[in-house]
Amino acid sequence: MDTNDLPGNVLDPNCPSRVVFQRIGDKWASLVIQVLGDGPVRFSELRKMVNVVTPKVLTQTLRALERDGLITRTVYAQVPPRVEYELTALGESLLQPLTMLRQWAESHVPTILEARDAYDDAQDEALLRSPN
Amino acid sequence: MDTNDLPGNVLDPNCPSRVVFQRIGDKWASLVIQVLGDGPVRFSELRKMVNVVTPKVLTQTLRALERDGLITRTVYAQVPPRVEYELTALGESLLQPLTMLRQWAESHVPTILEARDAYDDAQDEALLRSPN
DNA sequence: CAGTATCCCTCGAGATACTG
DNA sequence: CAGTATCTCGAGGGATACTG
Repeated sequence: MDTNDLPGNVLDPNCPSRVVFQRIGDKWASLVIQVLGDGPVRFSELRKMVNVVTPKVLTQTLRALERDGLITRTVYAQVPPRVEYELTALGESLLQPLTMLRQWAESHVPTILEARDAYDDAQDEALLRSPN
Repeated sequence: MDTNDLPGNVLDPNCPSRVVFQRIGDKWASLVIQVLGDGPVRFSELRKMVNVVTPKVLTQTLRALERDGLITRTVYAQVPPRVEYELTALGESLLQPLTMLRQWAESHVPTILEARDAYDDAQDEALLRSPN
């Protein structure tokens, strides 16, 4: 890694800081993190809360988060098996920026949706004027 | 939109607030936004700064951002053509949470990288102990 | 319960070439 | 200069079925 620490390196798609953005954009990862923000959750609970994700995909997501040191996986030796996932300190520290983002989202999404409608309408109109 | 405004709706993958997370995670969108944070930029400049993205992909990205009302596209009628992209007020307001995220990333990515190494090493070791 | 093992299949990024 | 038009290819998400 020979990239310097200037803010400019965010422009490099290979900059390691991109991994964070990738996780945020991941379909399930950010959801899982938010859920775990309230405390440890079991695999099957997670599946339900996060709205019927397939076990394979959920496992992939959880493994990735565990690998990044954002969550821990604890197996309780008992039958039936019981596995709990929990945020690490690192994971919890991500909660803050995540919340900020969510707040921005909640307050601005209506505007975005309006912008989309307006854009799409303008598109349609343009099509009507110059039919191909 | 019949979803309530409880924080819990973030768990719904169809929740509109997800569009924000998608943009953040988009390979180029967040980069473009950060670049435009310093002022209007032309298409070709954008291409260079963002590290040789193909014109098709850059166009897609820009159109999406424009549709969401995050940037504007201004065509100057002259030869050769000149098109500038610029953040809207909405787009600028996104700069703040984006910066927070970037700061988190810059200060925690080393930890994440270490966690990955540790995880991968543990995996390798486990493989050695129980060869398939 | 908490996964793993397969197969499928779409979608998005990239390469390449062409145009107003 | 600022795009558009095709094609390809691989990764990731999902469905389904099976296991310790």
